[in-house]
Amino acid sequence: MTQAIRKRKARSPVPVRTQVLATALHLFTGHGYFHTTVHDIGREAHISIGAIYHHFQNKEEIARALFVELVKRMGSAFDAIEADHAGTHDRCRAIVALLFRITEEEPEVMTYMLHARHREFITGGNPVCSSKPFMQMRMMVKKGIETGEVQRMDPMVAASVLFGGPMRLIALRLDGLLANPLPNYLDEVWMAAWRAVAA
Amino acid sequence: MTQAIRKRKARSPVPVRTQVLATALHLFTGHGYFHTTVHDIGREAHISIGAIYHHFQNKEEIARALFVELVKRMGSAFDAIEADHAGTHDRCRAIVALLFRITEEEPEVMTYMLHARHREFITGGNPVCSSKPFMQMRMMVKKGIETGEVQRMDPMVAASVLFGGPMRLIALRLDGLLANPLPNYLDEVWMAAWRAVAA
DNA sequence: GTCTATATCCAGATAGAC
DNA sequence: GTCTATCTGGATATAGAC
Repeated sequence: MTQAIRKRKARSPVPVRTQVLATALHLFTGHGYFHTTVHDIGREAHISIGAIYHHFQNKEEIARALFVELVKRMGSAFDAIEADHAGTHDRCRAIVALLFRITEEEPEVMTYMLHARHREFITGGNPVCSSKPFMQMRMMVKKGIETGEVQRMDPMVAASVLFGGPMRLIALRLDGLLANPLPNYLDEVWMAAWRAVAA
Repeated sequence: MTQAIRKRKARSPVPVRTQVLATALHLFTGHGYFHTTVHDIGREAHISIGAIYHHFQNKEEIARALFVELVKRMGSAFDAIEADHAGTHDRCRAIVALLFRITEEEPEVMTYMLHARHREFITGGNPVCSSKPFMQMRMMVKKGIETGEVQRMDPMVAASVLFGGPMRLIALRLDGLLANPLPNYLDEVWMAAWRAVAA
Protein backbone atom coordinates (compact mmCIF):
# COMPACT_ATOMS: atom_id res chain seq x y z
CA MET A 1 0.00 0.00 0.00
CA THR A 2 2.61 2.47 1.00
CA GLN A 3 4.70 1.12 -1.82
CA ALA A 4 2.03 1.93 -4.33
CA ILE A 5 2.27 5.65 -3.66
CA ARG A 6 6.01 5.88 -3.35
CA LYS A 7 6.63 6.86 -6.93
CA ARG A 8 4.05 9.18 -8.27
CA LYS A 9 3.28 9.63 -11.89
CA ALA A 10 2.89 13.07 -13.34
CA ARG A 11 -0.15 14.90 -11.99
CA SER A 12 -0.62 12.40 -9.27
CA PRO A 13 -3.53 13.28 -7.01
CA VAL A 14 -1.67 11.86 -4.01
CA PRO A 15 -0.83 14.69 -1.61
CA VAL A 16 2.83 15.61 -1.38
CA ARG A 17 2.88 15.04 2.34
CA THR A 18 1.74 11.45 1.97
CA GLN A 19 4.25 10.77 -0.73
CA VAL A 20 7.12 12.24 1.17
CA LEU A 21 6.31 10.17 4.23
CA ALA A 22 5.99 6.97 2.25
CA THR A 23 9.28 7.55 0.50
CA ALA A 24 10.99 8.58 3.72
CA LEU A 25 9.86 5.37 5.38
CA HIS A 26 11.36 3.38 2.56
CA LEU A 27 14.69 5.18 2.56
CA PHE A 28 15.04 5.58 6.32
CA THR A 29 14.53 1.90 6.94
CA GLY A 30 16.62 0.91 3.95
CA HIS A 31 19.68 3.10 4.31
CA GLY A 32 19.11 4.73 7.65
CA TYR A 33 18.06 8.23 8.53
CA PHE A 34 21.52 9.75 8.42
CA HIS A 35 22.45 8.21 5.13
CA THR A 36 19.30 9.51 3.52
CA THR A 37 19.46 13.05 2.19
CA VAL A 38 16.46 15.22 1.57
CA HIS A 39 17.54 15.20 -2.04
CA ASP A 40 17.25 11.41 -2.04
CA ILE A 41 13.68 11.64 -0.85
CA GLY A 42 12.85 14.21 -3.48
CA ARG A 43 14.48 12.23 -6.24
CA GLU A 44 12.70 8.99 -5.40
CA ALA A 45 9.34 10.64 -4.93
CA HIS A 46 9.76 12.91 -7.93
CA ILE A 47 9.29 15.98 -5.82
CA SER A 48 11.66 18.91 -5.63
CA ILE A 49 13.45 19.96 -2.46
CA GLY A 50 11.59 23.22 -2.57
CA ALA A 51 8.25 21.45 -2.38
CA ILE A 52 9.41 19.24 0.45
CA TYR A 53 10.63 22.16 2.50
CA HIS A 54 7.38 23.90 1.82
CA HIS A 55 5.53 21.09 3.58
CA PHE A 56 8.02 20.24 6.28
CA GLN A 57 10.17 22.51 8.39
CA ASN A 58 13.21 20.29 8.18
CA LYS A 59 14.41 16.75 7.79
CA GLU A 60 13.87 15.82 11.38
CA GLU A 61 10.25 16.87 11.18
CA ILE A 62 9.73 14.38 8.40
CA ALA A 63 11.00 11.62 10.64
CA ARG A 64 8.86 12.77 13.52
CA ALA A 65 5.71 13.14 11.44
CA LEU A 66 6.23 9.67 10.09
CA PHE A 67 6.63 8.25 13.54
CA VAL A 68 3.55 10.04 14.85
CA GLU A 69 1.48 8.78 11.98
CA LEU A 70 2.53 5.17 12.39
CA VAL A 71 1.97 5.28 16.13
CA LYS A 72 -1.48 6.71 15.57
CA ARG A 73 -2.34 4.01 13.08
CA MET A 74 -1.12 1.30 15.43
CA GLY A 75 -3.10 2.82 18.28
CA SER A 76 -6.29 2.73 16.25
CA ALA A 77 -5.73 -0.88 15.30
CA PHE A 78 -5.29 -1.71 18.98
CA ASP A 79 -8.47 0.15 19.83
CA ALA A 80 -10.31 -1.98 17.31
CA ILE A 81 -8.93 -5.09 18.92
CA GLU A 82 -10.04 -3.97 22.33
CA ALA A 83 -13.50 -3.42 20.94
CA ASP A 84 -13.70 -6.76 19.18
CA HIS A 85 -12.25 -9.00 21.86
CA ALA A 86 -13.04 -9.51 25.51
CA GLY A 87 -10.60 -10.73 28.10
CA THR A 88 -6.87 -10.31 28.40
CA HIS A 89 -5.99 -13.60 26.76
CA ASP A 90 -7.95 -13.02 23.58
CA ARG A 91 -6.99 -9.38 23.29
CA CYS A 92 -3.30 -9.95 23.75
CA ARG A 93 -3.28 -12.85 21.38
CA ALA A 94 -4.98 -10.69 18.76
CA ILE A 95 -2.34 -8.02 19.31
CA VAL A 96 0.46 -10.47 18.69
CA ALA A 97 -1.29 -11.84 15.61
CA LEU A 98 -1.65 -8.30 14.28
CA LEU A 99 1.99 -7.45 14.90
CA PHE A 100 3.05 -10.63 13.14
CA ARG A 101 0.86 -9.80 10.18
CA ILE A 102 2.16 -6.26 9.89
CA THR A 103 5.72 -7.51 10.07
CA GLU A 104 5.12 -9.72 7.07
CA GLU A 105 3.02 -7.35 5.04
CA GLU A 106 4.79 -4.09 5.82
CA PRO A 107 8.18 -4.90 7.29
CA GLU A 108 9.31 -1.32 6.87
CA VAL A 109 6.56 -0.07 9.14
CA MET A 110 7.59 -2.51 11.81
CA THR A 111 11.26 -1.79 11.38
CA TYR A 112 10.73 1.92 11.73
CA MET A 113 8.57 1.59 14.82
CA LEU A 114 10.66 -0.97 16.62
CA HIS A 115 14.28 -0.31 15.84
CA ALA A 116 13.91 2.72 17.98
CA ARG A 117 16.80 4.46 16.49
CA HIS A 118 14.39 7.29 16.87
CA ARG A 119 16.05 8.44 19.97
CA GLU A 120 19.03 9.33 17.86
CA PHE A 121 17.26 11.74 15.59
CA ILE A 122 13.96 12.68 17.11
CA THR A 123 15.19 15.22 19.60
CA GLY A 124 13.33 15.20 22.84
CA GLY A 125 11.41 12.21 21.61
CA ASN A 126 10.26 9.71 24.16
CA PRO A 127 11.41 6.14 23.74
CA VAL A 128 9.10 3.97 21.67
CA CYS A 129 8.14 2.05 24.75
CA SER A 130 6.29 5.01 26.20
CA SER A 131 4.16 5.51 23.11
CA LYS A 132 0.46 4.84 23.24
CA PRO A 133 0.39 1.35 21.71
CA PHE A 134 3.01 0.09 24.13
CA MET A 135 1.07 1.52 27.02
CA GLN A 136 -2.09 -0.12 25.75
CA MET A 137 -0.34 -3.46 25.78
CA ARG A 138 0.78 -2.99 29.35
CA MET A 139 -2.68 -1.84 30.38
CA MET A 140 -4.27 -5.00 29.04
CA VAL A 141 -1.94 -7.12 31.09
CA LYS A 142 -2.55 -5.05 34.19
CA LYS A 143 -6.26 -5.51 33.79
CA GLY A 144 -5.75 -9.23 33.45
CA ILE A 145 -4.02 -9.27 36.80
CA GLU A 146 -6.93 -7.45 38.40
CA THR A 147 -9.51 -9.80 36.94
CA GLY A 148 -7.46 -12.81 37.97
CA GLU A 149 -6.82 -14.00 34.44
CA VAL A 150 -3.12 -13.34 34.87
CA GLN A 151 -0.99 -14.32 37.83
CA ARG A 152 -0.45 -11.76 40.50
CA MET A 153 2.94 -10.28 39.72
CA ASP A 154 4.58 -7.01 38.81
CA PRO A 155 2.63 -5.72 35.78
CA MET A 156 5.79 -4.59 34.01
CA VAL A 157 7.31 -8.02 34.43
CA ALA A 158 4.16 -9.74 33.27
CA ALA A 159 3.88 -7.58 30.17
CA SER A 160 7.55 -8.06 29.36
CA VAL A 161 7.36 -11.82 29.61
CA LEU A 162 4.10 -12.06 27.70
CA PHE A 163 5.10 -9.83 24.78
CA GLY A 164 8.89 -10.13 24.96
CA GLY A 165 9.02 -13.51 23.27
CA PRO A 166 6.81 -12.59 20.32
CA MET A 167 8.67 -9.32 19.90
CA ARG A 168 12.05 -11.01 19.84
CA LEU A 169 10.69 -13.25 17.14
CA ILE A 170 9.69 -10.18 15.18
CA ALA A 171 13.18 -8.76 15.56
CA LEU A 172 14.73 -12.01 14.38
CA ARG A 173 12.44 -12.12 11.40
CA LEU A 174 13.25 -8.54 10.43
CA ASP A 175 16.95 -9.36 10.73
CA GLY A 176 16.47 -12.26 8.35
CA LEU A 177 17.27 -14.97 10.87
CA LEU A 178 13.91 -16.66 10.68
CA ALA A 179 13.16 -18.80 7.67
CA ASN A 180 9.38 -18.91 7.78
CA PRO A 181 6.68 -16.24 7.96
CA LEU A 182 5.82 -15.26 11.49
CA PRO A 183 2.19 -16.44 11.45
CA ASN A 184 3.56 -19.98 11.20
CA TYR A 185 4.97 -19.57 14.70
CA LEU A 186 1.96 -17.85 16.22
CA ASP A 187 0.36 -20.81 17.96
CA GLU A 188 3.56 -22.14 19.40
CA VAL A 189 4.95 -18.86 20.67
CA TRP A 190 1.64 -17.73 22.04
CA MET A 191 1.02 -20.94 23.95
CA ALA A 192 4.41 -20.68 25.56
CA ALA A 193 4.16 -16.99 26.35
CA TRP A 194 0.73 -17.29 27.86
CA ARG A 195 1.78 -20.26 29.97
CA ALA A 196 4.37 -17.98 31.56
CA VAL A 197 1.83 -15.58 33.01
CA ALA A 198 -1.50 -17.44 33.11
CA ALA A 199 -3.07 -17.74 36.53
CA MET B 1 35.80 1.05 35.10
CA THR B 2 35.51 2.34 31.59
CA GLN B 3 34.65 5.67 33.09
CA ALA B 4 37.88 5.78 35.02
CA ILE B 5 39.95 5.83 31.84
CA ARG B 6 37.78 8.15 29.86
CA LYS B 7 39.67 11.28 30.74
CA ARG B 8 43.35 10.71 30.90
CA LYS B 9 45.74 12.90 32.77
CA ALA B 10 48.94 14.03 31.20
CA ARG B 11 51.38 11.20 30.52
CA SER B 12 48.73 8.62 31.13
CA PRO B 13 49.99 5.09 30.58
CA VAL B 14 46.62 4.04 29.22
CA PRO B 15 46.96 3.19 25.54
CA VAL B 16 45.35 5.61 23.13
CA ARG B 17 43.26 2.91 21.58
CA THR B 18 41.65 2.00 24.88
CA GLN B 19 40.96 5.60 25.67
CA VAL B 20 39.41 6.33 22.34
CA LEU B 21 37.11 3.33 22.61
CA ALA B 22 36.01 4.21 26.13
CA THR B 23 35.28 7.78 25.15
CA ALA B 24 33.54 6.71 21.98
CA LEU B 25 31.29 4.39 23.95
CA HIS B 26 30.33 7.25 26.21
CA LEU B 27 29.60 9.71 23.43
CA PHE B 28 27.97 7.28 21.01
CA THR B 29 25.51 6.09 23.61
CA GLY B 30 24.94 9.57 24.98
CA HIS B 31 24.47 11.62 21.84
CA GLY B 32 24.40 8.98 19.15
CA TYR B 33 26.99 8.02 16.59
CA PHE B 34 26.04 10.62 14.03
CA HIS B 35 25.94 13.47 16.47
CA THR B 36 29.38 12.63 17.74
CA THR B 37 32.30 14.07 15.78
CA VAL B 38 35.79 12.70 15.84
CA HIS B 39 36.77 16.06 17.27
CA ASP B 40 34.38 15.45 20.16
CA ILE B 41 36.07 12.18 20.94
CA GLY B 42 39.47 13.80 20.82
CA ARG B 43 38.43 16.68 23.00
CA GLU B 44 36.89 14.52 25.68
CA ALA B 45 39.78 12.07 25.72
CA HIS B 46 42.42 14.79 25.43
CA ILE B 47 43.82 13.26 22.30
CA SER B 48 44.32 15.05 19.01
CA ILE B 49 42.59 14.11 15.80
CA GLY B 50 45.91 13.25 14.32
CA ALA B 51 46.57 10.67 16.98
CA ILE B 52 43.14 9.17 16.60
CA TYR B 53 43.48 8.83 12.85
CA HIS B 54 46.87 7.29 13.38
CA HIS B 55 45.25 4.46 15.33
CA PHE B 56 42.00 4.10 13.44
CA GLN B 57 41.33 4.27 9.74
CA ASN B 58 38.17 6.26 10.10
CA LYS B 59 35.24 6.99 12.36
CA GLU B 60 33.34 3.91 11.41
CA GLU B 61 36.23 1.71 12.35
CA ILE B 62 36.09 3.10 15.85
CA ALA B 63 32.48 2.05 16.13
CA ARG B 64 33.24 -1.36 14.73
CA ALA B 65 36.26 -1.96 16.94
CA LEU B 66 34.20 -1.00 19.95
CA PHE B 67 31.47 -3.40 18.99
CA VAL B 68 33.90 -6.24 18.37
CA GLU B 69 35.54 -5.70 21.72
CA LEU B 70 32.30 -5.67 23.66
CA VAL B 71 31.04 -8.75 21.87
CA LYS B 72 34.28 -10.54 22.65
CA ARG B 73 34.05 -9.62 26.29
CA MET B 74 30.48 -10.78 26.49
CA GLY B 75 31.38 -14.03 24.77
CA SER B 76 34.10 -14.74 27.32
CA ALA B 77 31.74 -14.08 30.18
CA PHE B 78 29.29 -16.52 28.65
CA ASP B 79 32.04 -19.10 28.26
CA ALA B 80 32.79 -18.77 31.96
CA ILE B 81 29.15 -19.32 32.76
CA GLU B 82 29.04 -22.45 30.62
CA ALA B 83 32.05 -23.73 32.49
CA ASP B 84 30.68 -22.96 35.93
CA HIS B 85 27.13 -24.17 35.49
CA ALA B 86 25.63 -27.40 34.28
CA GLY B 87 22.23 -27.75 32.71
CA THR B 88 20.21 -25.40 30.62
CA HIS B 89 18.17 -23.97 33.47
CA ASP B 90 21.13 -22.92 35.60
CA ARG B 91 23.17 -21.66 32.70
CA CYS B 92 20.42 -19.55 31.22
CA ARG B 93 19.49 -18.14 34.57
CA ALA B 94 23.10 -17.15 35.14
CA ILE B 95 23.14 -15.46 31.76
CA VAL B 96 20.11 -13.38 32.61
CA ALA B 97 21.58 -12.49 36.01
CA LEU B 98 24.77 -11.38 34.30
CA LEU B 99 22.95 -9.26 31.74
CA PHE B 100 20.95 -7.62 34.51
CA ARG B 101 24.11 -6.86 36.44
CA ILE B 102 25.88 -5.38 33.45
CA THR B 103 22.86 -3.24 32.67
CA GLU B 104 23.05 -1.71 36.14
CA GLU B 105 26.80 -1.38 36.41
CA GLU B 106 27.62 -0.40 32.85
CA PRO B 107 24.45 0.73 31.17
CA GLU B 108 26.40 2.21 28.29
CA VAL B 109 27.84 -1.16 27.40
CA MET B 110 24.40 -2.67 27.31
CA THR B 111 22.94 0.22 25.39
CA TYR B 112 25.59 0.02 22.74
CA MET B 113 25.25 -3.72 22.31
CA LEU B 114 21.49 -3.89 22.29
CA HIS B 115 20.16 -0.78 20.64
CA ALA B 116 21.49 -2.25 17.50
CA ARG B 117 21.67 1.03 15.76
CA HIS B 118 24.81 -0.61 14.54
CA ARG B 119 23.20 -1.57 11.35
CA GLU B 120 23.02 2.08 10.50
CA PHE B 121 26.70 2.77 10.71
CA ILE B 122 28.59 -0.49 10.66
CA THR B 123 28.48 -1.18 6.97
CA GLY B 124 28.14 -4.79 6.11
CA GLY B 125 27.80 -5.54 9.77
CA ASN B 126 25.65 -8.45 10.77
CA PRO B 127 22.73 -7.75 13.06
CA VAL B 128 23.51 -8.06 16.74
CA CYS B 129 21.40 -11.16 16.93
CA SER B 130 23.87 -13.12 14.86
CA SER B 131 26.82 -12.27 17.07
CA LYS B 132 28.47 -14.97 19.12
CA PRO B 133 26.81 -14.29 22.48
CA PHE B 134 23.37 -14.40 20.96
CA MET B 135 24.19 -17.65 19.27
CA GLN B 136 25.49 -19.07 22.52
CA MET B 137 22.18 -18.28 24.15
CA ARG B 138 20.27 -20.05 21.43
CA MET B 139 22.62 -23.02 21.58
CA MET B 140 22.01 -23.50 25.28
CA VAL B 141 18.30 -23.63 24.69
CA LYS B 142 18.68 -26.04 21.83
CA LYS B 143 20.73 -28.34 24.01
CA GLY B 144 18.04 -28.16 26.67
CA ILE B 145 15.52 -29.42 24.17
CA GLU B 146 17.75 -32.35 23.29
CA THR B 147 18.30 -33.32 26.91
CA GLY B 148 14.60 -33.00 27.63
CA GLU B 149 14.99 -30.14 30.08
CA VAL B 150 13.10 -27.87 27.72
CA GLN B 151 9.87 -28.68 25.93
CA ARG B 152 10.10 -29.97 22.45
CA MET B 153 9.48 -26.94 20.27
CA ASP B 154 11.15 -24.79 17.66
CA PRO B 155 14.49 -23.77 19.19
CA MET B 156 14.20 -20.20 17.92
CA VAL B 157 10.80 -19.86 19.50
CA ALA B 158 11.98 -21.37 22.76
CA ALA B 159 14.97 -19.05 22.96
CA SER B 160 12.87 -16.03 22.11
CA VAL B 161 10.31 -16.77 24.78
CA LEU B 162 12.92 -17.61 27.40
CA PHE B 163 15.12 -14.57 26.89
CA GLY B 164 12.64 -12.17 25.33
CA GLY B 165 11.01 -11.23 28.62
CA PRO B 166 14.23 -10.49 30.48
CA MET B 167 15.54 -8.55 27.52
CA ARG B 168 12.44 -6.41 27.28
CA LEU B 169 12.91 -5.62 30.92
CA ILE B 170 16.46 -4.53 30.17
CA ALA B 171 15.22 -2.28 27.40
CA LEU B 172 12.62 -0.74 29.69
CA ARG B 173 15.21 -0.15 32.36
CA LEU B 174 17.60 1.51 29.91
CA ASP B 175 14.75 3.71 28.73
CA GLY B 176 14.10 4.80 32.28
CA LEU B 177 10.68 3.21 32.58
CA LEU B 178 11.58 0.86 35.38
CA ALA B 179 11.90 2.30 38.85
CA ASN B 180 14.00 -0.36 40.54
CA PRO B 181 17.31 -2.01 39.71
CA LEU B 182 16.91 -5.06 37.52
CA PRO B 183 18.25 -7.65 40.00
CA ASN B 184 15.15 -6.93 42.08
CA TYR B 185 13.06 -8.46 39.32
CA LEU B 186 15.30 -11.41 38.60
CA ASP B 187 13.46 -14.11 40.55
CA GLU B 188 10.05 -13.11 39.33
CA VAL B 189 10.90 -12.72 35.69
CA TRP B 190 13.00 -15.84 35.57
CA MET B 191 10.35 -18.01 37.18
CA ALA B 192 7.81 -16.84 34.64
CA ALA B 193 10.12 -17.17 31.67
CA TRP B 194 11.26 -20.63 32.60
CA ARG B 195 7.70 -21.78 33.19
CA ALA B 196 7.02 -20.92 29.55
CA VAL B 197 9.49 -23.43 28.15
CA ALA B 198 10.14 -25.96 30.92
CA ALA B 199 9.34 -29.54 30.03
C1' DG C 1 2.67 25.52 -4.47
C1' DT C 2 6.45 24.05 -7.09
C1' DC C 3 10.72 24.57 -9.16
C1' DT C 4 16.21 25.43 -9.81
C1' DA C 5 20.21 27.38 -8.26
C1' DT C 6 22.88 28.62 -4.56
C1' DA C 7 24.56 29.97 0.08
C1' DT C 8 26.38 28.24 4.14
C1' DC C 9 28.12 25.33 7.26
C1' DC C 10 30.35 21.53 9.23
C1' DA C 11 32.44 17.11 9.78
C1' DG C 12 35.65 13.64 8.00
C1' DA C 13 40.01 13.13 6.61
C1' DT C 14 44.88 14.65 5.34
C1' DA C 15 49.47 17.14 5.26
C1' DG C 16 53.40 17.89 7.16
C1' DA C 17 56.10 19.87 11.11
C1' DC C 18 57.96 18.26 15.37
C1' DG D 1 53.50 8.79 17.54
C1' DT D 2 51.50 13.13 18.32
C1' DC D 3 50.31 17.58 17.14
C1' DT D 4 47.96 21.90 14.49
C1' DA D 5 46.24 23.75 10.51
C1' DT D 6 43.86 22.97 6.49
C1' DC D 7 41.43 20.93 2.56
C1' DT D 8 37.32 19.30 0.66
C1' DG D 9 33.00 17.23 -0.14
C1' DG D 10 28.52 17.04 0.71
C1' DA D 11 24.15 17.97 3.03
C1' DT D 12 20.75 21.18 5.01
C1' DA D 13 18.25 24.90 4.18
C1' DT D 14 17.08 29.28 1.63
C1' DA D 15 16.21 32.69 -2.22
C1' DG D 16 13.65 34.00 -5.59
C1' DA D 17 11.60 33.10 -10.28
C1' DC D 18 7.52 31.02 -12.16
